Amino acid sequence: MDIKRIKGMNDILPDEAIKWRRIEDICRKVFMGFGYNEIRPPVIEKTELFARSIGESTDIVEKEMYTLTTSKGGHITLRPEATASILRAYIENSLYVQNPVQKFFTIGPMFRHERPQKGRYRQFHQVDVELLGTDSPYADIEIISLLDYLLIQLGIKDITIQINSLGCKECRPVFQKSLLNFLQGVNKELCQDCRRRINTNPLRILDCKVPSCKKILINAPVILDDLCKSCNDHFNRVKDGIGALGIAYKVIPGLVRGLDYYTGIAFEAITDNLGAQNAVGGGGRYNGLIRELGGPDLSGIGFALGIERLLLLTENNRGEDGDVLLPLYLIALGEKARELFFNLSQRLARASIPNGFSFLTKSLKAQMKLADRNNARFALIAGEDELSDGLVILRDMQTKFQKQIPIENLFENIKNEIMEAEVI
RNA sequence: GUGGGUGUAGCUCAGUUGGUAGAGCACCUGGUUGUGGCCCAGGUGGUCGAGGGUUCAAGUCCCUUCACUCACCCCA
Repeated sequence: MDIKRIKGMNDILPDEAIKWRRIEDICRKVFMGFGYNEIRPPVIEKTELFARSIGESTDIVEKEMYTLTTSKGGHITLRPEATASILRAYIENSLYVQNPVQKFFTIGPMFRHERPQKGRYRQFHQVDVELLGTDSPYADIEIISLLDYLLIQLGIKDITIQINSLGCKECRPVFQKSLLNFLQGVNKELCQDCRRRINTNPLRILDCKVPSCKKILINAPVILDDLCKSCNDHFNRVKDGIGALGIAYKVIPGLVRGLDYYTGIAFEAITDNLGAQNAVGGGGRYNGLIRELGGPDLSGIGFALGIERLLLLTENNRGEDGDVLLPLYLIALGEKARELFFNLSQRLARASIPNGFSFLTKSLKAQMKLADRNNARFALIAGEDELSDGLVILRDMQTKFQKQIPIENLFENIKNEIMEAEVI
């Protein structure tokens, strides 16, 4: 085998796909309950969309995007996240005209060219939720409540919801200035990464895990002290609101997001069970972004969950579901019987009766094994003898009881047998 | 981009100071002429990641390279 899958891209094999579908089904159900509608933007967009929304100087845009050049020299990019595309669709289709408040969700693949490791892949999948068109604190409360409830429904334990406020256009610059002042003062004591980050992403330093940095940063200015009145009021109302719903959360003044568009409330769902990664999901408010992308001056808030990470967590927490019972397996010996049974197999399938048919000509014993391995409830057996008698044999794989079924009206006879046994 | 770990059968992995490539599971056949799971017996299956070097002899030692994986970084 000389052609292998691309680094960081995974096959989701049938056994795995069952678990994916379970997660997706639960998400859809919860979203519908909260009044969110599915939207499916394309997975590829003009590069500029991401550059403008995520921010030119973020790691994602600077070095992680899969960007292609079109035949006309334009640049298009496989989406590294979903928010930008959803906002683009909202603006482009004027979805805000009838009612500016729109609630969306989408589920699908995202692409970032990073070095893969546990819980981090180049093609990964996100569940993404956006509540657009309002800056009401109720929106923030609903979004965080939705995140919390979704994780509960998915059966994921040991999650902490962390929240913070990043401030708005008014108060964030004030804070950034005092933070920079502070950082330049302690520059020489910081780790190498942090010294680099002073220029690239100073907020990120607050998140540094190096113990010496942590120690120094205890005295760093805190964004929450610099919030303007409206940001502060908003933050308080959100905290009260989620508290009133009984949602456990922790305020983390150092919590920062990696995308530039976030303003105000930011939050993450954190766990220790993901190897080096700690976030299952995260999100926040982005009040200037719709306008920045050429739309009306409307606000938005949303979050994303990583499906691969959810899967890692559900594997820790619960066992697998049992095998699915296959109602019927068809075992044919000889060409005549195969012809009869293939036809039967197709008719049953078209009547939504799941059944198995061996495409390989194998011995009876081997085919019985296949029936068993497919977890079949019944095996239907036909060979030369049966055909000449105008009969086939129906074997109950559990009780080993066998009975003869006339070939005349075979389809109806089998259908009745299966209905009677209530295996579907 | 930078580190560490690992590459041997379809899968999980043994393989001693260099001396004819192994086990378990899976698969196939038989025990049971045409009846599954359990058991027993037998069998198929390997360019030992790739290339080069040392040696009478290399899975094993040396060099190069590739892949996977974990971590840094970043993020979901």
